[in-house]
Amino acid sequence: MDELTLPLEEEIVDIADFFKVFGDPTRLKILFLLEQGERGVNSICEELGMQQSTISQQLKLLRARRLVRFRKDGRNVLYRLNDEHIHDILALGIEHYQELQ
Amino acid sequence: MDELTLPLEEEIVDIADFFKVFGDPTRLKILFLLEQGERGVNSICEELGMQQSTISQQLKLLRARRLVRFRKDGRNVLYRLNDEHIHDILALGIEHYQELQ
DNA sequence: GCATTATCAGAATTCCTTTTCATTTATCAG
DNA sequence: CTGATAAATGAAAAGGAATTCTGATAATGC
Repeated sequence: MDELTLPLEEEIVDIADFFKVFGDPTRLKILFLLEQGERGVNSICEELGMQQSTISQQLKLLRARRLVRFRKDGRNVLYRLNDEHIHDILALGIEHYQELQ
Repeated sequence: MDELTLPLEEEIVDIADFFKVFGDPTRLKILFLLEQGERGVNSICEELGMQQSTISQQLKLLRARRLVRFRKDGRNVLYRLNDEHIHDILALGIEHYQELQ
């Protein structure tokens, strides 16, 4: 095992991009909302009091990074967390926050 | 248990700030370097080919968020990861990266 | 036709990173 | 004590990137 080799520059950038997704309050709010269960876009906008265009943009990013999945229900598009993996990371964040209090 | 309540605005911002630390390539490189063991500031600068002022600034941030610890050895200041917790998060990042390949 | 969502463009704002330069402190060697 | 090295810190500047909003358009389903 060669755990002593550093990740490559390209890998580093990708991993940084992954963590960056969790580094924005709006996206975190969406993720925490989705931890409660499936939600439509409209519902998210209302809950957070933000523009539909803004939320859709962030959802696109969350989709691209595979943090959320969606399914269509008539005119609505329902989003949810992609897997338990995402839940784990959010839990680590909360855990760290509580340790520092 | 009321897992259904969202974290407060202030908590959200703090948690986002925590993840944001991992969202920068330079800081990630430093953290991966320190996973290999203790390192002095000079050694980090040389390995990454960056200014001492730049590295010190990022180390200050990493210290403030409790991601690293340091001890003095003569004229040198040796840094290392704060705890296994940090290692776990880095591992999750790598894991997620590999899943997407 | 109406509602929902995605997307795009432009603009404003804000934030971040890095560099340079300078200063300060601490430590070591002689 | 003096000179040299290591590191922290601060200010200022440049450049880039990210977020949000507004407004417009497109696609789809009812």
